[in-house]
Amino acid sequence: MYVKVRTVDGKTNVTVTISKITSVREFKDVVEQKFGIKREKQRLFYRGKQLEDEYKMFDYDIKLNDVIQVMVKPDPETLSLPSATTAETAGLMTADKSSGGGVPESKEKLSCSSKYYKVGDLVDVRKISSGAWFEGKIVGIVKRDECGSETVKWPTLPGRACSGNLEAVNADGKIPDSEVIKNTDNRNMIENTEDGGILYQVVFEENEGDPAVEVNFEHVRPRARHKYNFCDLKINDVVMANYNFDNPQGRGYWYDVRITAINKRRRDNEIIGCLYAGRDAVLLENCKIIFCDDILKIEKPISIADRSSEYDKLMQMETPLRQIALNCPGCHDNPHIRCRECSCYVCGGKDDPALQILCDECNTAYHIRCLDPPLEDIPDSDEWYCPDCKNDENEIVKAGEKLKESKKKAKLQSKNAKCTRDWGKGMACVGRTKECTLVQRNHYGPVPGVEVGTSWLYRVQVSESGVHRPHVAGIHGRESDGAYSIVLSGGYEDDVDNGDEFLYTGSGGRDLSGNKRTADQSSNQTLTRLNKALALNCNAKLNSKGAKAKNWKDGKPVRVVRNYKLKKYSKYAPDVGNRYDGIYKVVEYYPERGKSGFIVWRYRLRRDDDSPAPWTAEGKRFIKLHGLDKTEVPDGYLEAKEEKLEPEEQESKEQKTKPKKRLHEALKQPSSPVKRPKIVEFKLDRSLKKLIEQDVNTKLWDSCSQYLKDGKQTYIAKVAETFMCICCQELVHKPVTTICKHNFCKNCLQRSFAASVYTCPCCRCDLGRKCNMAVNESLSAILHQLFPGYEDGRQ
DNA sequence: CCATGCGCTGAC
DNA sequence: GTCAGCGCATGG
Repeated sequence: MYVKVRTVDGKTNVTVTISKITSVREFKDVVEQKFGIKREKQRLFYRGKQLEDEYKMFDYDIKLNDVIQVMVKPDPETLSLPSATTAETAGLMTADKSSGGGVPESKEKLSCSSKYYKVGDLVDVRKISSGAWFEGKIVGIVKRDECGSETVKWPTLPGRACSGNLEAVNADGKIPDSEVIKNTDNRNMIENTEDGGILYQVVFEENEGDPAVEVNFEHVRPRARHKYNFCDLKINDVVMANYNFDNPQGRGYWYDVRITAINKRRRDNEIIGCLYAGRDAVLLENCKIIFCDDILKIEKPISIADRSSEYDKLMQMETPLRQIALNCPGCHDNPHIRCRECSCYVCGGKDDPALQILCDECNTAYHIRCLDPPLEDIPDSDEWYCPDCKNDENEIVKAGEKLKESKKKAKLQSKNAKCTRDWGKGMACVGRTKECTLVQRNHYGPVPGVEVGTSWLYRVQVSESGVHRPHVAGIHGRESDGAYSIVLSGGYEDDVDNGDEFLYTGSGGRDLSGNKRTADQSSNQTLTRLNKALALNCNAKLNSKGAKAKNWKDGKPVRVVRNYKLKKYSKYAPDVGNRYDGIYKVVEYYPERGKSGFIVWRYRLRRDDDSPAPWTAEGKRFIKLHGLDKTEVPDGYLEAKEEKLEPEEQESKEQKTKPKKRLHEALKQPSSPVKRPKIVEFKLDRSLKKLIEQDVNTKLWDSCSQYLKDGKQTYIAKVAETFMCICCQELVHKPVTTICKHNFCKNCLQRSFAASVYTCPCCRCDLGRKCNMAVNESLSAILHQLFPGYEDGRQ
């Protein structure tokens, strides 16, 4: 097993190979070796828990590719030395607690007073790392050390800056219009030197518990408290606005912006401006500010001598934290995308933030209404744990407490001291790291976006892709329903593979005692469980003696995966890993005496897929064209291999594990330098194009069509996301498009209408008692074409 | 909860 | 090369 180890600042990120039964103590040695951080100075964290020496990785439920954070304990010796220069300190403000950037409990630094600020003043503070302003509070004012007196200069934007001060504010909290224009002092007019010998110790409100940082006068100013009306803004004004240069469509941080253009529109006003951003204060021009209702006035400090008592009060009056980028990797903070990572974990909805509750353990958000059972109100108590964290009260580790044993983990064999083998190491026993949610577990037909010919190194990845979910079993199905997928991997001697048609053997009839997964046939197979499931796919009435399909193509579709181990018996098997070969159908099934002498159930499956079979010339072209010729490996797998092969080991390994080495090489070669699958623009066929043009969801389709150029897989994923019913989280089934242009499953929408309230579950707009519940047939038809197997198995 | 299972790999 | 035997996902 391998995991990622990351410093708290995110700058260093290393993959290391360990075992689930590696102890934290041992792990610290690895960290010491890789990061050069002495073990005594390490603090390791996983999901908010501090890792304690005497426990093992699995005690904390650390899984493949999980991230462990390393924090460096501040060095008691360096603390008493003169502190870092302001430049360094300011630069480290981002969250890098690792370098002891905090303010020491200084005995040597002299407290002093400032001409402009008092302890307790609420201010905005500029982080040099980003150039953006964050809410802070002054907790101390000290004299700068003689030696470390280098300060960080930040360029000033020309223009009408700092257009007023707090005293110019009327009783209603607004600033008189005339003041805005007249008061055009530039910040530069305040002599920085006046407070030049002083450092302000500030704490950031967003992470209150963190140690204070020291900044100089230039990077502090009174807290912004006033919003501009859009109509009052003028070109050349310097204001505070929210911008995200990584993702200009999303929310970002608060910068000083000089307005260079104002575009008034009926809706979606827009401001164009320039700003300095990033550690090196790069001038960014033509920045489109989209949050135009959220433009704040820059406040100018006024000297304490000139402060009124009201001003004093105002300076210490709390303000709600300004909205900033959350930098959610899931949705990139796009407010229109439902996201279970940064929003409600159940429905992904971003609505009603006030009714979302955060788990004190894992920090995941939940709508109180989405909980099972739902909560009426946000609970009064300080602590609340989500269902995942609450599961086992014993596992909640309070401050100062140690990890407790859980029943499940005590049962593990690896826990057993007598256990001679380390099961936590390789890929034999790893769990899934992701789950396919695009389709349900009982989905028939292809998984949208997974092309025929796609291959994966390990079965666990096939499971993650949704193509074949069981880890080990060859048949995935339900006794009462049918089989969804099968894997051919030469595990049963009676299989006969002819490519387009093959004979598959049912499961069972084996003695698996001794915790085995496979064994020789030792009894007759029965038409139960998975064998019954696969029989149900055949277009014929279930018959305990076997049956032939009336129209074999009308049987339920089975996804077929071939494994490299089949190579022993079949020329249609892939060279490595597991390959998805498309849809097959059950032509007939019957019991027969197998090679072992015991009765086995045999199933004849025949290919029924439009994509060319991977072993044909056309199929090979198809695979190349779609960039499927590279076997997918688990996330972080190659990095882990790379990391594992230490230079001196490499040589000896080369001879010892030749086949593996070759496999590793084979997998790596095409990827260096990073070879991405070729992306082929996805072309909609004419009829589909026409249907889409006719559909009322014009805007939604427009937003999807931008992804056509990124290939079929991306486009399909975008469509799936766009037309997901927010109620059931699946592709809309019998879609109804509301007047507000939201789409729901007809059933879900019906169900959402509670007690004569007919509102859109998405935007809450009134749909009226006579809401048109007609199924949007064109949308339904499009989805049928785009998603083969769409609605199969749904009533 | 329990039973099942066409994987995987270190130890021999 | 062979093989014992693990955790995990799934369904019942």
